[in-house]
Amino acid sequence: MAGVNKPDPARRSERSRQAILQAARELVSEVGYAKVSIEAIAARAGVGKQTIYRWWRSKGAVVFDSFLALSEGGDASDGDGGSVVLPDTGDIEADLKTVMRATVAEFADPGFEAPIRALNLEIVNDPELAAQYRDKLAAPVDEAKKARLRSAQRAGQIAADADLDLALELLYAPLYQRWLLRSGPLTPQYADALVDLALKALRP
Amino acid sequence: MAGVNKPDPARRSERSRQAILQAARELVSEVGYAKVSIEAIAARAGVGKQTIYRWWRSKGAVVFDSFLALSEGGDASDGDGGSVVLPDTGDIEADLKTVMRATVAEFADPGFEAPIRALNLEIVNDPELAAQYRDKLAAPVDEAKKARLRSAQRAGQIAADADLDLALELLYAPLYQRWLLRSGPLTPQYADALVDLALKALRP
Amino acid sequence: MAGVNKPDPARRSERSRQAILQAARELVSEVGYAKVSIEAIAARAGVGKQTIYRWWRSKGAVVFDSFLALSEGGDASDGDGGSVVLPDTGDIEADLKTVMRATVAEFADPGFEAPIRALNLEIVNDPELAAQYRDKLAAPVDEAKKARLRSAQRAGQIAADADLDLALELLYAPLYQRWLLRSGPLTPQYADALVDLALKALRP
Amino acid sequence: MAGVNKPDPARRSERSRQAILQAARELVSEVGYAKVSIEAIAARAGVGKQTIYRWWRSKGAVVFDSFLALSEGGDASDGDGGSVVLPDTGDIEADLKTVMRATVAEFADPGFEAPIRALNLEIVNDPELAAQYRDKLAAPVDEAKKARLRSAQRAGQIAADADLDLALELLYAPLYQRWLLRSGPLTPQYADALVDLALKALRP
DNA sequence: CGATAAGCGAGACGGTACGTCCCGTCTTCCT
DNA sequence: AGGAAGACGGGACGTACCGTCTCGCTTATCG
Repeated sequence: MAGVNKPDPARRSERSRQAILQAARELVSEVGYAKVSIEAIAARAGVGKQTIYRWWRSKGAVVFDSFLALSEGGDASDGDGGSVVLPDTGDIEADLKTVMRATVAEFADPGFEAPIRALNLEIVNDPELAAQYRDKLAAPVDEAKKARLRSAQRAGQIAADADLDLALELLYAPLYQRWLLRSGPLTPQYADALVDLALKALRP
Repeated sequence: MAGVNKPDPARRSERSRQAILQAARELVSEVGYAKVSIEAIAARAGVGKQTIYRWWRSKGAVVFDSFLALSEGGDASDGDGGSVVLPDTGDIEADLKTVMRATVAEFADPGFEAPIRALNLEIVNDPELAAQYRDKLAAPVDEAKKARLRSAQRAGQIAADADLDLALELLYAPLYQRWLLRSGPLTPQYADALVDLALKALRP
Repeated sequence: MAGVNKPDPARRSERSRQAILQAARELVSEVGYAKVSIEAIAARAGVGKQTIYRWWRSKGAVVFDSFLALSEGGDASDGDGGSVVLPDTGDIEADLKTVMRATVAEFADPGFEAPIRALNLEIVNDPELAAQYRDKLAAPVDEAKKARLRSAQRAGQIAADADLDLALELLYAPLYQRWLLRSGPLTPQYADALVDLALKALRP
Repeated sequence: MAGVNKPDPARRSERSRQAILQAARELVSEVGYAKVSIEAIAARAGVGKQTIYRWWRSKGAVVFDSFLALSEGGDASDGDGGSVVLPDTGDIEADLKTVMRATVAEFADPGFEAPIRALNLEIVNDPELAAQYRDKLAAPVDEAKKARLRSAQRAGQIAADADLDLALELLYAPLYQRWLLRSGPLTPQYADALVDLALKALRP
């Protein structure tokens, strides 16, 4: 549990940890990731700077953990949780369009967009954070998506021998790229077109 | 010429400009983008800090321009130039695999990878730089790629009504994403698989 | 002029220098030397910390200079100034007692005592400051005292071949030691006894 | 035994006490008094910080005790001891010169000088330590010196009504001052001159 | 053609934040 | 209960850069 950045010998103050993560979250949404400083996080959390440096490697690690904690806190109560489930109406095309339109909508919401962009930025030049991101945040979602694709395979809507990782990239990478580089409009129509094209490629 | 960021009253010292761009390039490759400071650029270029602030908005703008100047210096002699040409053997599949394998190879070379990653990072949270990037660096290359695809359309290898921008994204975005997020291995086989899949989607 | 701690290339801001010295003086008398921090001086002076570090080696150096400036500012208007003059009634015993009783009184005044004690502390483990102290603060006073003793030599009240430096130490060192180590009461009677004893030693 | 700074309920660990004092001594001579920290002492002694704070008021108190323990350990075996005895050849002048030349030599030895300077520094702004210093370290030595002077009084070499405390100051304060402030050379000749002058003042 | 104003190097300046060192207090767990 | 261990909130350190601001000194244009 929690994004491990340094060894955690249990002597750690949970109260401080929570205060730091909350302060980080608040500050990122108030002033933007770039303008958040460790000093400010410590001050807001009512914590010595050393307490942050003791447990995290960098500002990026703190902010990352603060998001992580949020996503972990948000799921069901059944133990480890985080079991994402996607709609499965039997119609893979319709389901994918639903999901991808939702993603497009998320990217359009500045309240979502800004922190995620910051997170991605941090991930780009910190391989260790990137690994954590994949394992803790991306993996569960990707797994759910692949589960839906597998279901489509069983239904004969997608080639049985398709590489699902690649399929996922085919669907989502264009969207991700447009968003990150702002290289084109992100519309529901775009999402639909993407699904159509990708499904054509994946057809049996 | 060059991504102008501030008004340029011709009184500008070309010698200083070149020194600054070169210093920026050197420093980025020596210590990495994040650790480059405007002070360091000024010092290395033998230039007053003000001279940098006078002509560029930010560190990102300087570094960006330094890359831009490099790419502009490297192309053909015909004026503004930059006319990229891709191979056209008549076999779109073979040609795309050639080009994408080359891209994979570039991404694998740390000497190329590091500065490009820095550039992408800077672009991600500076829309203005992003626009410049698209116009000055990405556009010519994309245009060449689309030209090749158009040629394939004429040859009936690709659907005549295919959206070429989307086609380009389908081909390159997965590769870009894997590279940027380090979310998977970048191999020639991967490039090939991507081409196969994308072409299947684009088939008439 | 001014206690030189670093080279002074004239580009220096006199306004900042004065603000720093004044802030140092105020803080020392408000919270005591030990509790003064460079950070606090900078804040009070409305100055960046770097501006202090640029021109002074240490807190001790700043505080020292702040005292120095005071003593320099306090003397006559004739140029370099600082020409201390002691009473010369022709009676060396009476004159010395007057001067040493005054010194005793100074040491008894907490407003004087505290900063001087701090200054001495700083001097004790900083040979460079000690040298400055001797040259800029002690020397003029000592010179005046020796002038008075020389006058007494001419009047035949003191041996013509007496070592005046040693004579000064004989008179003042006991007083200094009692004050610094608090090893005994500092009274006018003590001053008188000291003068009597020293003069006996110096008699022709 | 030892300069007690806090109540001592006998539950105290002698092993820890010794380790702390030794660590303090070592560190002072290795890095200098100013750079010694309580944390460093605790770490070197293999002791919790609290154990130091429990038994001493301050770094100064620890260091002081560490010196004290050293001087107590060094003297004769008769219990509390510390009975210093000075040479008494019958010639007060010769004896004083011997003793004071020895003091000069001590001050010249950096191995002695540094810790004593540190000790004096600490004493200067801690009246409580100063009192302890006088009682435990200075008093025995001063008593021995006064004993020698008293013997000289009996021999008629020194005025019978001389104030011996003042006499001691007359002899030693100039030396102490020169050493502490580095205000002049400390040579055997200087010691001799001092004795000559002081004896002249003390003559019957 | 000489004044005059801009660009320029240099770098001081008021600031913010960094990451580190210690402070003195505290809590935990062991002996 | 004392002690080893060390986390904690906090204050200050000395450093790196930020972006702005003077300084003199070219230099290149225009009255």
